[in-house]
Amino acid sequence: MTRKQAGRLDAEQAIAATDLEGFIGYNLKRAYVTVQADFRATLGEDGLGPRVFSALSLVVQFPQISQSELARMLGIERSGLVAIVDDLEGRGYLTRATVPGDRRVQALVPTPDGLGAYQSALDAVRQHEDRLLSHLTADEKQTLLHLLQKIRQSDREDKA
Amino acid sequence: MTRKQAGRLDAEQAIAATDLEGFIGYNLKRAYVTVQADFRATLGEDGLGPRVFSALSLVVQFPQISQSELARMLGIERSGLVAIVDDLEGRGYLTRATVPGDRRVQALVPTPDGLGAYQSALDAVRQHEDRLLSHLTADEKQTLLHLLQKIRQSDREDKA
DNA sequence: GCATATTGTTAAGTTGGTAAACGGTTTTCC
DNA sequence: GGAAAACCGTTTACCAACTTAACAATATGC
Repeated sequence: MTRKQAGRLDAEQAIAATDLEGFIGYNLKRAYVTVQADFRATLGEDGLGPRVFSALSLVVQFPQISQSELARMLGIERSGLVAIVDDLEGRGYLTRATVPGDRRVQALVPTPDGLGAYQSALDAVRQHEDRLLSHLTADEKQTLLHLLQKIRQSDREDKA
Repeated sequence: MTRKQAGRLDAEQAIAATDLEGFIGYNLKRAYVTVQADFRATLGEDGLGPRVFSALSLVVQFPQISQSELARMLGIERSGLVAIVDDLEGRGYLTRATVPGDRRVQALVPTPDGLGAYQSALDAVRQHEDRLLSHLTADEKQTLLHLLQKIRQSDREDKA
């Protein structure tokens, strides 16, 4: 075991000198996997998953939002959003309400339960990030946020 | 169209003030989606995908690495690596070589073709990141890399 | 030598999506 | 006013990228 573990540690240290470690993309993915796993662990088995939480967040902050609009904000297809909204509706956190002027759209309206669940989840998610990222200073977190948003901007320019 | 687009832009700007935008996790995911899409677009239809590229990178830099070791370095399960190695073997970029001392392991050895393909892919990936991230200064990229690696560290500590 | 661990692999399931098509509805544009 | 186009939510079929559990073959610890 000692011999094997020595080899293991050598390899892990060598990672630092690897081509791979120099790429933003690779590090983004690895970091995301780490954060996502901790998110799920913190919110628990039956808690909201990251995408459902994100959707609920936007529904709470933009009540009466349409599904198309929500999908666009989340950067996914309309068809992909259906299951997410079904989930939230199934939990009783929102309703699909008909809109007076336009019978195509269904406005997503958070229920009182949904509002309460969102506040709890919001607290839990903040706690998860605070704990997981306790190694980073407030400045570092702010910088990271800013840089990540800058990357997303590259995307919007391409599409424009 | 103008009215609709005005609504669209309002909503997009409003995102900046959203709970969601304050979370590292959400921004990590969105940024990763952006980068990954550009990676694939740059390397083309039949080019290497990000995970296959990553695997090849480690095989080139650690020739004779075992599949278990490679899986551990990539942070995935052994079973999940099989398809990736199959892909690389199918392209003729590596061979599964038997190892003298231990008949369980199969050392992954890059072929000359694999070495060449890796160098080309490496150039392409560098070009992709340089182009996509041209808004970021060298300093910003370095900072981002450092912060992302710091997040991955949180993970290793948990497991230790 | 026997129990235990490890390696690569398969099989089946899960997650988180996309693309294409649909019926129902609205808007556009002449 | 009416046809063509666009838009909304949805279903269906698909895909990628995993995971878990089991397996046979092999190696190791005591």
